[in-house]
Order: sequence, then C-alpha cells, then structure tokens
Amino acid sequence: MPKTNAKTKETEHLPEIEIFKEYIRRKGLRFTPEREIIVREIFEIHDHFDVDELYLRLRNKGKKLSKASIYRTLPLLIDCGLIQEVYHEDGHMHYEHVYGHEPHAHVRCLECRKVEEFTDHRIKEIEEHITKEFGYRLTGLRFELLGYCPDCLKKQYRP
Amino acid sequence: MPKTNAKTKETEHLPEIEIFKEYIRRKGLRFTPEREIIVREIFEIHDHFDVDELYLRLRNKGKKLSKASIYRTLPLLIDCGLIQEVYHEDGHMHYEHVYGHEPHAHVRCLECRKVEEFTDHRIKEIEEHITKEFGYRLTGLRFELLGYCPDCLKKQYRP
DNA sequence: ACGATAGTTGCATTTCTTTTACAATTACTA
DNA sequence: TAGTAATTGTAAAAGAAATGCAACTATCGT
Repeated sequence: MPKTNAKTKETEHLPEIEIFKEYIRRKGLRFTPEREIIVREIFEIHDHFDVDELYLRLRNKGKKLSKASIYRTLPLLIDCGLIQEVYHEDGHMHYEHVYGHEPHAHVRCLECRKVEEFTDHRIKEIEEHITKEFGYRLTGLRFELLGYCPDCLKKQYRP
Repeated sequence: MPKTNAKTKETEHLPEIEIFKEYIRRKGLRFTPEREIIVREIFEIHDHFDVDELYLRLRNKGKKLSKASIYRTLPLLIDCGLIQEVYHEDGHMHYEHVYGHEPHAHVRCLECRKVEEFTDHRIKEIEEHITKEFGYRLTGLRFELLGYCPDCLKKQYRP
C-alpha cells in the first residue's frame, strides 16, 4: 500500500477541474460528462492510481464509462500538467497527481512492495542546476529509490 | 538517440560475465550458451537498450536465440545487480547497465526525445539521507527529469 | 567419462495492457 | 437551433511479456 508522506499543502491553487476546463477550452476540445467524471474521480484519489483501479472505482459508483475513455483522457491530464506517469509496475502504468505537489522521491521496498514518498530540498537544487547549467526547461520529474525498508530488514527478509 | 555523459570509469571491477556466472552458481542455475551470448551482447551495448534492439543485434550477428530467452534472462541480470529497468517508453521497457556506474539522473527532452545523463553529488547525498534517517537499505535508483532541451527551446518548438 | 536429473530452450500460445477503426452520439459555436 | 467536428462505446487489433510443453542439455555424483 503506497503511503504518502510528501503531500503538499493542497491550499492556494485552482481546483484541478478548472485547470482541466481551461486546458480543454484552449485546445478547442470538448468538456464532456465522461471527462468530467474521470477527472473528478482521479482527484478524489489521494494516492497513486492505475487505469484499472480508476475504472473499478467508477463502476462501483455506478458510473458506466469505458476504459477507452479513461485511456483517452489520461494523456490530456498529463499534457495539462495535472498528473504524470510515475512508474510502470505489474505490467501497467501507475499515475500520480502533480499539480500542487512538491517534487518528491519515491522509495520502494522490493520486499513488501510499499512505496513511500520523501521530499528533499536537494531535489529542487538539482532541478535548478540542470536548468541553469544546461539550459533545459524542466516540466516534470520522476525519482525512485529502490531497496529494502527498515521493517523488512528487521524481519530478516534480507540479511 | 540517448547520449551518455555520466559513464563511470569502467576500470577496477570484475567483468560483468564473471559477476553473472557467480550469481548463476550461487543460485544453482545453469550457465548456458544462450545466457552467455545474451549477457555478452548486453555489455557490448554502451547505452540504454530494449528487448527488441537486443534481439535484432543478436540476429544480425547470426545468433539465433528466442526472445523468450531474453525475457527470461533479463530478470536474472536485474536480480544480480548488473542492469536495471530504467524507463518505460513506446510501450516497452528500456534497460541500462548499473554495475560499475555511478548513480545519475536522466534528462529527457519531450520534443526531440533525446535522453542525456547527468551526475550530481546531491543524488548520493539524498541516498545517504534516506539510508541514515529512514533506515532503508538502497539497492537502486531511477531519476528522470522531463523537459525541453536548449536546442529545442532555441528552435522555438516551445515558446 | 557417463548417466541421471533438474534446469533451460524454442515454439506456439496466452494473457494483458493500450490503441484504434467505426458508427452513433453530442458539445459547442454562430 | 442547426451544423460540424469532436467524442463515445464497442469490438477488434496491436504489441509486450509471460508461459505450457516437449525436446534438449549443463551439471554433479559416481
């Protein structure tokens, strides 16, 4: 179960749905009920998610829309900077919210498979370094540390 | 085309094939010609690679082994710490050498799709921090920065 | 050196994720 | 409110990765 330590304060930003609407408008696309349902559901999940989980949550709420619509909506949300692909695991992609969240690292335990988030001021420093020294304009970041968590080390799953 | 700035000096370590042999022995597995061919080919590639590229390189050299063997060998190489999954793109996984390489970040241009590598002492510091403060034992790392490279910015692909 | 045995290979098939063609539907603009 | 171009669901396709199986073989003990 992913744990989320590095949540940014969720105050002082536009609601995600407004960002999305504005993006849709700017691109000359359409704000459909299906897209609205998908976007609202995604931002009710306060954790990493994947297509199947999202689809099941919607079905359980009686919202019957197709997976195709989800697969079509995700790239829009990525493009407008609301979410990002965070890691590919168990044969499929996992996503996380980006907008309003500080850059952070994911630390994954290879034994119990839990994922924790950590912030570190040095992440921003590295971004700044790349920006200033190499002239990149950065828009996103994925940082994953792999290893064994204290609990699993204690249980001697790993010597 | 991925560019590789952050290559570590390749001296002063055991040949990868020896590491692999030792791992195979320790696990009671078998050192087959197919495995040897795959491993040697992987360490002749000095860049990121994927299954298809590896398969084609082998075919072009007249080595006719199956993709299944590649798919079965990669987890072994990951498990013994020689390579890692580095990013999932174009619908499939990409790999890179790990053994003998310093931890580094990948900076990906979303326009021209090039991938550059950068080292930064802060990456190690962050690792140490996670290790000391949170008690993890870390074995690997993926760090990807996404944005637009100076060239593409100059060409005004992005305002 | 040889034979037994358990691991490995290639092939074909399967599973699973993600994409897409198409016809019906619908959001948006004038 | 009508016109039009985007969107939807369905079903199928595309593609990556995993796997069952029979034939093969590396390895080990004798």
